[in-house]
Amino acid sequence: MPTTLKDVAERAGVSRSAVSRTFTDGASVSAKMRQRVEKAAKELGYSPNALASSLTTGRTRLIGLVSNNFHNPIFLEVFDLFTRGLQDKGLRPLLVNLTDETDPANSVKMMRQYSADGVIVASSTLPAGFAKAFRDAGIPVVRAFGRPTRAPQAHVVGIDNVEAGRMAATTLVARGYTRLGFMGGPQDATSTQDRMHGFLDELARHPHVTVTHSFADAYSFDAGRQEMLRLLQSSPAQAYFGGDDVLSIGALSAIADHGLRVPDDIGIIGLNDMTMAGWENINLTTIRQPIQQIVTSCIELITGMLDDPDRYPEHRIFACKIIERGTLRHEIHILSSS
Amino acid sequence: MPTTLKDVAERAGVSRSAVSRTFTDGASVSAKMRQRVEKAAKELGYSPNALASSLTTGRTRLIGLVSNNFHNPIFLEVFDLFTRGLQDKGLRPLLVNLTDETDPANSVKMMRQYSADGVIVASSTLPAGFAKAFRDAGIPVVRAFGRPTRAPQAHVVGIDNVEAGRMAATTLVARGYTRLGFMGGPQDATSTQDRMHGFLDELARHPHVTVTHSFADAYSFDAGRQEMLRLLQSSPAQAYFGGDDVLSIGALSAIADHGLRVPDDIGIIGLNDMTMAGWENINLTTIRQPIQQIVTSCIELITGMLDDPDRYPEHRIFACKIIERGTLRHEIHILSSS
DNA sequence: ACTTTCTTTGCAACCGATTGCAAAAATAAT
DNA sequence: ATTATTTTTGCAATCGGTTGCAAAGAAAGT
Repeated sequence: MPTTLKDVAERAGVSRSAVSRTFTDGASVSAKMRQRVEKAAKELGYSPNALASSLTTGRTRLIGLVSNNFHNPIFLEVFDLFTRGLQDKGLRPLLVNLTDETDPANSVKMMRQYSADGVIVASSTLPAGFAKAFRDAGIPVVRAFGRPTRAPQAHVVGIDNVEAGRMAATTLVARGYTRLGFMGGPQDATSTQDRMHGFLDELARHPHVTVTHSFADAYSFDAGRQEMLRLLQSSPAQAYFGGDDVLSIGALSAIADHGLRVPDDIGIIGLNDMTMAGWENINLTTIRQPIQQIVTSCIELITGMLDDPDRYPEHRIFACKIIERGTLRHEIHILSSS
Repeated sequence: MPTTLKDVAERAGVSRSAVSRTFTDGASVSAKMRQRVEKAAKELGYSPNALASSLTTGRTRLIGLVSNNFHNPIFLEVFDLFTRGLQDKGLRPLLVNLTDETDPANSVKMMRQYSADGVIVASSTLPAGFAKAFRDAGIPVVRAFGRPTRAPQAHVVGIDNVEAGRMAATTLVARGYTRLGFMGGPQDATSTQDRMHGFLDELARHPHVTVTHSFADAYSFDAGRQEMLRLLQSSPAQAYFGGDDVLSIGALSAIADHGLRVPDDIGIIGLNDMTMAGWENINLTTIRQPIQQIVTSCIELITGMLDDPDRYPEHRIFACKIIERGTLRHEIHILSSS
């Protein structure tokens, strides 16, 4: 059983308050007092019980990190950055796996039980209702990788997926492709909807370009592979914008199996720039989300809310960047129509 | 501010103990009492503060999940399984990223501060000192993916890496390869040491087989790729046992770049069977660790320790299995020496 | 109906800390 | 040296619960 405040107080021959004060900065303690206490504390190997103190201070320094994306490799990176970032600020991530959870109420209850100071909802597929539920429960929340709502109800950090779709479109057009395809993730994922919207919208400005679209069942290798195999049955497009990297890599494998060459026969551009996209035997041209900045922003916002819970909700949207690799041709074809 | 026990007690017109009792199972409460309390609780949206109760019960249901493997994709799977498994038992994982941490004392202090009921050290590269530090601090601990110590000091769950090395050896020998290589991970990782040991030891029983070995700098794609590029400079072996999958996939890319074909020109077998190994455009033959069983066992052991902290430390070692894919030839060559 | 036994309930102390307040000690001002 | 001011310290209440104990109530036994 660990040593408590009282033990230290007794050994140092001082009051319990004195001990408490030496361990809370900004409190009034004389130099000698501090010395005595610190000596006793060291001898006993004392370190204050954060949970007990949370009772009176109302702060646990616990942050719920909730996600349902435990299969997309990009999220390992996300978790890495979040845990490090939070730790650096003296916060502890309480990891919550929402894979089989549909009711926000349960999560709220859980966060309440553990009096989490705040919650970070890191998911591109969870409905906005989750973040909202936390907010309504009075728990500071920031949503990472989500779609901004029209009237900001909670902090949202991420990229503009519509813009990313546009970016994919202009990139493909600039490479001279004229028959394009959008191969999305699940049709009900807002990320897929937005990316498609931006993609199609931009292409509408290029009348000489034709475009088709379809959806894979999930953001997964297999789904991407299946969908691409299907597409390859009948005349496929010259190039595809894949819903995300893992999907695109699945598509790549389908293309290879079909005996076609990338980028000569067919081009593909993904989104995320997850580690594997950079592997030389994958070498996927893709659109990079600035994960590090997104995570940093989230942490900034959540700590901001700890200080001022009534802070106005904010959207922080970052630009993406094309990562040039080997799945898109470089040459610019001269178009007959221009 | 959330409603408390007292609020409920007042609204129900009963004592605080009564409320407490209706929410602790095994406590003596009459049916009508329970009803009244539950009604009031529902009306107020009350749920007990787990942290406050931990003060008296000495149980937080918080489990430290500490790891430093935030770059090996297999660990996303590991985190997924751990979080789900723990949640199912009503435990909450407190994720600790030890990437930049070298001193176990800090982690121990942290776990103490949050009074974690137990700790799971999930890492193949962290020194045994970490687990030991927790144990010495009186915190129940189980080590996943670690090397068993001679006298069990703490629960260890994982595979027998020596045996896995043997398995790789016998597999390669059975395929008729006679010039083999071991391409390990970091030389100081116990997993690499053990795998090599088993591999070489087994091969010693096959005098017609020659073997070389070398090490990559890390369990990473790039390290594997670099090392294989180096090996390809001078006469490479016919087949390699790669330190793990990610390393092996890096090696695969080097081999492809070098214009050699797998498995015709060179064979490779990995270890882990991470998701990407099964991707059709990777298709790595590998040795599978039963991750699910390992995780389940860890959780079983840690919950066991919660009930009986003095339970004898135990090693649970699981067998591995060859996952046949496309990076090893199938034909059995007739050996000149037999 | 009365005692005995068992179950329910409330009181009050406690878990490990923090903090407002007032007394005590140290410093500064006169 | 005395008083006024500031700083340091301890007391005691509190945070949101749990739990041993004894009193009250219900059920069972005779």
